[in-house]
Amino acid sequence: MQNLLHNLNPEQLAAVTLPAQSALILAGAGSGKTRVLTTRIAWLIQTGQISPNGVLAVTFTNKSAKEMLMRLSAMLPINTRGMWIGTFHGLCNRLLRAHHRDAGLPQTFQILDSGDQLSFIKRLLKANNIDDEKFPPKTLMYFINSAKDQGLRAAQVDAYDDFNRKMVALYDLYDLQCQREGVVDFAELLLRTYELLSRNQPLREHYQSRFKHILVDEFQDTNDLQYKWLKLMAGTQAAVFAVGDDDQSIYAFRGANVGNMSAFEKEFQVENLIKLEQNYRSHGHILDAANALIEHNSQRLGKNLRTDAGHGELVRIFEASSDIQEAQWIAEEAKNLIRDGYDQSQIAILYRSNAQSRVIEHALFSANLPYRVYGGQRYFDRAEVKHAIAYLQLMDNPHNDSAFMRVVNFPTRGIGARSIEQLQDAAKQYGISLYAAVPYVSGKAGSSLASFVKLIEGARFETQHLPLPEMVQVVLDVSTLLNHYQSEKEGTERIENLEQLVNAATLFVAEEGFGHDAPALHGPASRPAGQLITNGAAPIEIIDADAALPTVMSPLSAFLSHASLEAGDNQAQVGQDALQLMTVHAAKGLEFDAVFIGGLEEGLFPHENSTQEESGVEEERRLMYVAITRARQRLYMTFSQTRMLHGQTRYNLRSRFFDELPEASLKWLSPKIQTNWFARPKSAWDDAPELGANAIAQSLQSQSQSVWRIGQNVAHAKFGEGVIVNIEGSGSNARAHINFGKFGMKLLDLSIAKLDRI
DNA sequence: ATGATACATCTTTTT
DNA sequence: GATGTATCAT
Repeated sequence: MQNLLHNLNPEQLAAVTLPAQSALILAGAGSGKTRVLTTRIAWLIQTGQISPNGVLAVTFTNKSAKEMLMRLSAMLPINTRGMWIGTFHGLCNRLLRAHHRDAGLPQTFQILDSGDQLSFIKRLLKANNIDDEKFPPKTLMYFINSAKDQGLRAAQVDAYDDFNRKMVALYDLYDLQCQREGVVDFAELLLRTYELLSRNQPLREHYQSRFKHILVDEFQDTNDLQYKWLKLMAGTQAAVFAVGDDDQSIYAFRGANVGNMSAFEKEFQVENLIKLEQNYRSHGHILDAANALIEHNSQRLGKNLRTDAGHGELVRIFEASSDIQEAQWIAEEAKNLIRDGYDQSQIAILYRSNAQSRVIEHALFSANLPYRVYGGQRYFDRAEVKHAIAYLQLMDNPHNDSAFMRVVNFPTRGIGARSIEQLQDAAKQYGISLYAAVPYVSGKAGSSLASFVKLIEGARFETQHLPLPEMVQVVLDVSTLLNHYQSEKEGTERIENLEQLVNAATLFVAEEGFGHDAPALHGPASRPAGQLITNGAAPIEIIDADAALPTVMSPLSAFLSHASLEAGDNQAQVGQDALQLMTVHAAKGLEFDAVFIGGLEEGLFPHENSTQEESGVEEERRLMYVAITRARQRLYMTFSQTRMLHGQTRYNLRSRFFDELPEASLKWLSPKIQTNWFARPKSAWDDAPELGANAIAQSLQSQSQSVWRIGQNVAHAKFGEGVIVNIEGSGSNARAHINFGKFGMKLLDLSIAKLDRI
C-alpha cells in the first residue's frame, strides 16, 4: 500500500484515495493522468473496497485499455481478468454477444467498420433508386452516425424540411437493412446496448449492482450517447471516476461533447473536483506558451499548468519562404539536435493535416534521416485482408451483404454486374439477403451464383471442427485468394499479409482463448447457453456476460469482432530509432524531448474549414495546445510564406496563434516581419507586395487570364449548358459555381474543368 | 472483365 | 499533385 501511493503529489494522492463517490479529475497535459486512474483501481482493490469484478474501466482506444491493463498487472499481484477494462465499443460488443437475444440480434451479428458502412449505404441508395447526387452517401452516413451518437433512432429525429424528412426515412431504411443482414455499425453497438439496458430492468440492475466503480478515461471525448450510457450503467449506486481535460478536447468534429464535463459535475453531484495542474513533462517557457494560448478560449473549466522544471529554453520560431524550405530547415535542425545528443526517436515533427507529410518526408529522405510516419494503413484495412475476412464473415453470417458483395466475384468467377443486378432484384423483392436470394436467380447467372454459395457452404462444413488458425488457412486456399495473388506480379506482399492472418488467428487464440477484448474464459461454461432473461416472470436468473459468453460466441465470431474493433496497429513499424512524423491528433497522449510544429499558417492551422465559427477556432486552439504540450525540452514552430496545396501555390499568412503567445517565451529565428495583417483585407492579392516582385508578376498574370465572370454562359461535355453563378478564389485557384439546370449546381475548378464560352 | 480516361475531391480519426 | 471512383471503350 505504501508502495502503491508513494511518489504521488498531494493532488494525485487526493484523487486516488477519494471516497466512493463520483468525482471529476481535471488532469492537465503531462500531469500523470493514467497513473492516477490505474493507481485508483489498484488502491480500491488493495484496500478491499471492491473486488476485481466490480470494476468497470472505459477508454476510447484499445491502446489505452491495454496500457491500463499492463500497468495494473504490474501494480497488483492479482489476476486482472475479472475486471472489465476496455473501449466503449469493446465492452458493448461483449454485452451484446452475451445477451444477443434480448438485444434482438442474431448470435453471429457482425460489425461494420466505417468503410463497410459507407459501401453499405451506397448499396442501399442504389437498391432504392435514390439519386446519390441529391443524397450523397457520405452525408447520409454522417447524418445517421450523428443521430446515433446522440442516442436517437430515426423516429426520434426532428425533420423540419423535405430533405431532412428524406434523410430520416433513409436512416430508418438503413437500420432495417442492417437488421436484415445481421450487421451493426460502431455507433449501433453503443445505442443497442443502451436500449437493451434501458428496456430490460433485471439485466440493468444486475450490471448496476455488479459495477460499483466505473472509471472513465479521456472523459472530454465522450459523446452524448456515451454519456447517457454511463449514466445508465452507473444507476444510483456506482461511483463514477471521470478523468479528463477540457483543454484537450479535439474530437468535437466527431461528436465529442465537452459539455459532458460540466453536466457530469451537476448530474452526478460531484463534490470532489480535483485539478491536476502539476506538469511533469515540459519546461517553463513551453508551458507558459501553452497556458497563454489556451487563455484565449472562452469556454473553459479553468486550469493552469505549472512546473518545477525551470524555464528551460525559449520556444523557437522560424519563418520559411516555401514549404520546401520549411521542410529542409526542419531536417537540418533535426540533424543538429541529433548531433547535440538528442535521441532520434525523441524528436517529433507534427502537422495539422496528413498532406503536409510528403514534403517533410522528402526533405528527411534527402538529408538521409530515418523517419517513420504514424497513421498509415492498418493491417485489417488492407484490401487482401478484407477479402479474406469477408469469406470468414460469410461463413459465420451469410446474410452480411457487404461481405457477399466484396468477394462474390473476387477472385473473378464470371459473376458480373448483370448477374448481381438480377440477384439484387430478387433480394429486394423478397426482402432477404443476397445470399438467401441466390436460389431465386435462374439461368447461367443462377448457376454461377449457386456454385459460389456452395463454395462458402463447403468451406464452412470442412472447417467446422477445426481450430481457428487452420480454418483461416483453409479459407485462404478454398477461396483461391492465395492462388490469385500468386499469379499477380505485385502479389508477394499481399500473400505475406494473408499468411499473416493465420498468425493473427493463432495469436488471438493463444491470448486467453478469444483475445483480450473478450472476458475471462476459463474452461467450458458451467451453465447452458446464456438464454435467460424474460421480462415479466420472476424469479429471473441472470447469467452474467462472463458466464454466458463462452457458449454464445464462437472463436470465429470473436475473431471477426476483434478484426473490426481493433483494426490493428497503425503505429507503423515498432521500435525503430527514427524521427516521428504524425498529425497533431495522433500525437495526443505522447511526449517527446523535441517537437517541431510545422505549417502554422492561417487556413492550415487553424484550418480554414474551422474558422467560420468561434467554436471551430477554439477547437483548433486546443489542438495547438495539445501540440505545444507534447514537448519536454525544446519546441519549434514554423510557418511558410508559400505552400503547395491541392496542386496550387498558396500564399498564406502567419497563424493567428503566434499573436496569442507570450513574446517573452519566444525566440524568432528569422526576423519577425511587421505586417500588421489584421488591419489589411484578408485576400492573398493584397498581401502580394510582401511576397516580392515575382509573386506580383505571377498574380497579375493569372488575373489577366481569368476570362470567367459571373453570368457567363458555358458549355460542358457532360453537364451541357450552364451559367456561372458565383466564382470563389482567384487566379489559378478559382472555382465556379455553375448552374447546369437539370444536372444541378456544380462547383468546378476553372483551371481543370473543360468549359467553353457560349 | 479489364484498362483507360475523366473528373471530383482534398482536415483531423477511433471504434 | 495524388487519389479514388465512375464511366466508357475494348
